[in-house]
Amino acid sequence: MAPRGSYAKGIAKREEILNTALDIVARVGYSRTTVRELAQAVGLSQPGLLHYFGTKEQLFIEILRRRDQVDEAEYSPATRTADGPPDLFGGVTSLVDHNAQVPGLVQLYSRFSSEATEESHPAHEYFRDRYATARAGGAAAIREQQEAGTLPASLDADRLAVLMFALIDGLQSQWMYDSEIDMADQLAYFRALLTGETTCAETDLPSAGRGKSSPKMPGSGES
Amino acid sequence: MAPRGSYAKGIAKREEILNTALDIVARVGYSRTTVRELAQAVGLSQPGLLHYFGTKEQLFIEILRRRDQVDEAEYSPATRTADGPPDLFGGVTSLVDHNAQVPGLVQLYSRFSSEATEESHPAHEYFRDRYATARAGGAAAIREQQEAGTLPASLDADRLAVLMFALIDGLQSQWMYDSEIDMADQLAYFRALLTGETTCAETDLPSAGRGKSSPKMPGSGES
DNA sequence: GTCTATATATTGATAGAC
DNA sequence: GTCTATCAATATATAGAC
Repeated sequence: MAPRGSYAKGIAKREEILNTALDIVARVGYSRTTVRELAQAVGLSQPGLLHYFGTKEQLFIEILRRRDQVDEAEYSPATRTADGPPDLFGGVTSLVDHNAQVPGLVQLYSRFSSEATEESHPAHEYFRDRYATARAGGAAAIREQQEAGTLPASLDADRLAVLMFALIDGLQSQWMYDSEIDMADQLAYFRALLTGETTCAETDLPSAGRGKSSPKMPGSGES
Repeated sequence: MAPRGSYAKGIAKREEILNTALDIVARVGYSRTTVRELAQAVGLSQPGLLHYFGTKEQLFIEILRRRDQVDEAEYSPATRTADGPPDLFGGVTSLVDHNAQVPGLVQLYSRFSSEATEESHPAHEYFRDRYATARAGGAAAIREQQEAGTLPASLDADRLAVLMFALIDGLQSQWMYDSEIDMADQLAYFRALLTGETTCAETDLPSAGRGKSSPKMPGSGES
């Protein structure tokens, strides 16, 4: 169990590499992050680094896994040490707020996931599983909240989980092209829709209370 | 106005190239589509094709523009020749149904848009504008529907437009990893949430009517 | 485990003839 | 407008020494 000698050193070096890589990618993004650069940052040659991960793709999969690990500990309501019901929207909102601080990681995720779309891509399975796990965890959290009464029982947990993660991905895409997009605000609005805060009992009142333009909604003035 | 001689031929060739490219990409996706391949498909050499577009990026921007053009004519409720109010959800639903038939184009869009995230990328502006235009058009359609009474007046058109297009992008991401994801079904559910079909007046009924698992929701059985 | 050096492979871009 | 031929620019992957 307690790794000894050079084995422990290898583990430690791996850790160092992943942590450093996370920092670098968060800043400079995926496009400009080459294996060579990451190697340099931890005092290794390019083949020296690849020694630990085999290929570039494996390296980046590990970087993403590490990120998941860190984020999950911080933001996943579904996994936290249970005392009350989870808070899916709270967790997701802190997550997107955090992500807005690490644009490079958002880009890495976006680029890598779109590349790994191809079934032959080494990271394909990683993303497939990640989505499935996220949906399952999200749906479970929703059900718990429904039982606890913090979300309407009428909601379809499975469908809502799909919508939820679709929304996160999609908001990030728009945000990358326009940082004025307020992801947390949008999620809050989505949440409000779910709990029927403004929807009920006015379904066909034509044009009442219009002209209230929402804050932080850019890009409405184009052709 | 009426182009004559070799100029007309050039235009025609461009058309042919774009149409053929659309077909090919729809089938094989972006990753495996090289300029050389597209050239071959229209009986040109690689430099011969690039003669029309300059660079690979410009070529793909044009391919996407052409796609937009075709899709807009077919599916955009905001642009159709007005007789009644638009039907945003209807249009968007037919669009995602159509997209499910052309996986390669969905992949092209996804990959290219994640690459063009970088501000220096030649396609950056294209995507930025596209998002902005889509949001503006979506919001306008929503307002029209609100005035016509086909959507609740209480909805925030600007925010809803952001959510709408985020949802489309995000659903496609998930769909690319799991074709069991039913994008149209998810959109229908989202729409139902908006009109308060199942939400109102039961916000804190704890665990009533559970266990109704939704159809076509894969990936709920994982760790 | 780590390095140096090099192979390899794409594939987009360019020069210049026809 | 279109071709042939060639260049060039990356980076990743690998061989083999230490």
